[in-house]
Amino acid sequence: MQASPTLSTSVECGDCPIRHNAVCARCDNDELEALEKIKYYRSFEAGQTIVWSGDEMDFVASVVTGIATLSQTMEDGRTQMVGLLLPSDFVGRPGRSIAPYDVVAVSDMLMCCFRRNPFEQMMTQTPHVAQRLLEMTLDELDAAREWMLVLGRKTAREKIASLLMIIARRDASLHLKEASGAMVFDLPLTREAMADYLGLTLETVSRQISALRKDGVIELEGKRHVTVPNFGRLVEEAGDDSDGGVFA
Amino acid sequence: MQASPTLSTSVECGDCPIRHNAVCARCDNDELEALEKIKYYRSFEAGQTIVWSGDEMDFVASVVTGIATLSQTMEDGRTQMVGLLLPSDFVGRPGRSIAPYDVVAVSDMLMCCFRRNPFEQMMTQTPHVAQRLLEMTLDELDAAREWMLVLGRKTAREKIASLLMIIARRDASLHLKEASGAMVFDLPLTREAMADYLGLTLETVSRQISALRKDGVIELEGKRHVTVPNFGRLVEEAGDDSDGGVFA
DNA sequence: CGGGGGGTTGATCTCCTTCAATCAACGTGG
DNA sequence: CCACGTTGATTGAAGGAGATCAACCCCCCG
Repeated sequence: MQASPTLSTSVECGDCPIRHNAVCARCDNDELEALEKIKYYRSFEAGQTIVWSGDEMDFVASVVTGIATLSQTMEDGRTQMVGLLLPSDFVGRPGRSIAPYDVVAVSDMLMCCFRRNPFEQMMTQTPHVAQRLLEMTLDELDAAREWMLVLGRKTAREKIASLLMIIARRDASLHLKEASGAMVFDLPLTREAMADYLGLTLETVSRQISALRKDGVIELEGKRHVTVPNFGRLVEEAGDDSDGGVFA
Repeated sequence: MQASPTLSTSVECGDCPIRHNAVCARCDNDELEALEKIKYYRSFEAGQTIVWSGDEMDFVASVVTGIATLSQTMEDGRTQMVGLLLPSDFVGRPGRSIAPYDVVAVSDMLMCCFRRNPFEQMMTQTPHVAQRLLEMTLDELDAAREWMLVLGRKTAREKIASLLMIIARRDASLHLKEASGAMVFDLPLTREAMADYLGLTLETVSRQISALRKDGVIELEGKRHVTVPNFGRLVEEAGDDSDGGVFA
């Protein structure tokens, strides 16, 4: 039961959908050829755990298609999501083989993997890989710090609005649209996953989504399909009106 | 009124207290010489804001001595600290000149600064700087994600214990001692700064510290001097007993 | 002596959690 | 094809952890 029949092991890097965003984005043709030699594809089904926290991880990888979550769990079961992995995002850390987080596939996924040793050698030899990885890591750090404000200081309603905002922005950039005016997208996460991301209970998530709907900030079709009639309004609700929503 | 009379502008990198931990840690002598040429020192007084969020920042820097905080503030005044800068930590991001956070000196500080352009050139030429920066950034990312669990899922009491644990560990490693058994250290932060770090109010911080004292988890001498009679107990209180505190 | 910054403690309130019932959609096997 | 279990979601009622508002203390410094 394969998650994806497109798993064919011989995708050309040149045709890769994440060619210009992933860790290989800056590579020239020679470097790409070297990467071609050590890469291999793996697919995962929705719901499958890709890596368990504490496990040995003998590869690093880029997300080609699909979505995964990065999360930490305490002994008593409390869970906090610490990252959302989307196409082009990188998994694993050069120089460390023990995974610090659980990585779980939210949807069916295709990943472009590199065995640890060859990849670490490439890191020292081809500066473009290391440069791009630094850039991506700095972006991740900014995102994590942004999220610390959400977790530490925002109300439940603001948290939900913040999450919707991020998903909407991300979806817009994926479809090369502007993040403003009216927007439509699907929620990739269950209420429980949202709760784990936001540091809330799933009941509170459900209640606040209902409240935002009643207040006309969003419209729902089914449980997952969201319409935001006025993106500026959503930004205000998130407490992020530093830009005043001028262009929204 | 200088914060530090040791501001003398001609400290040799070879004698620098952070020589083997900062962004220059991996540099060989030639590289160090190049850095010597573009570095300059600046000192800041306790309480002074080093950089305002949104401001142009024409330099990057390493903390040589002292402590600073990295924080975000919402329009209504809610503040979340997103990082604590200790000696050897790096400030600023290559490739971005607008500061995303406020940087505030908690104690008197000495910083080793590099103008943006020369430093960015070095980054492309000397792989050891870029390599070390990647390593440090990955560590920061781990710390930020660790903190997301604290902010999102821990109780006030666990949050305080987590903070004390981190400060104790950090102090131990600074004095090359083991983080176990009985430990003594000073709190570098006010109750308010702790609250901003933990996503709490200063009143809750005060109450929980009192509670931990009453329960014998910590002892206080004055407001800032802390004794932890049993580090393992503190780790349990933080909810982090994954290691069971075996050696504590 | 007055004042202010940092800290503690008390009383009250409120937002979110907890526990629980209910529902819709879906698949599965008799 | 319908009864049944399951999974994800919504909603209600009750309780509690932490916020808010406020008084007061300690200590240093001008």
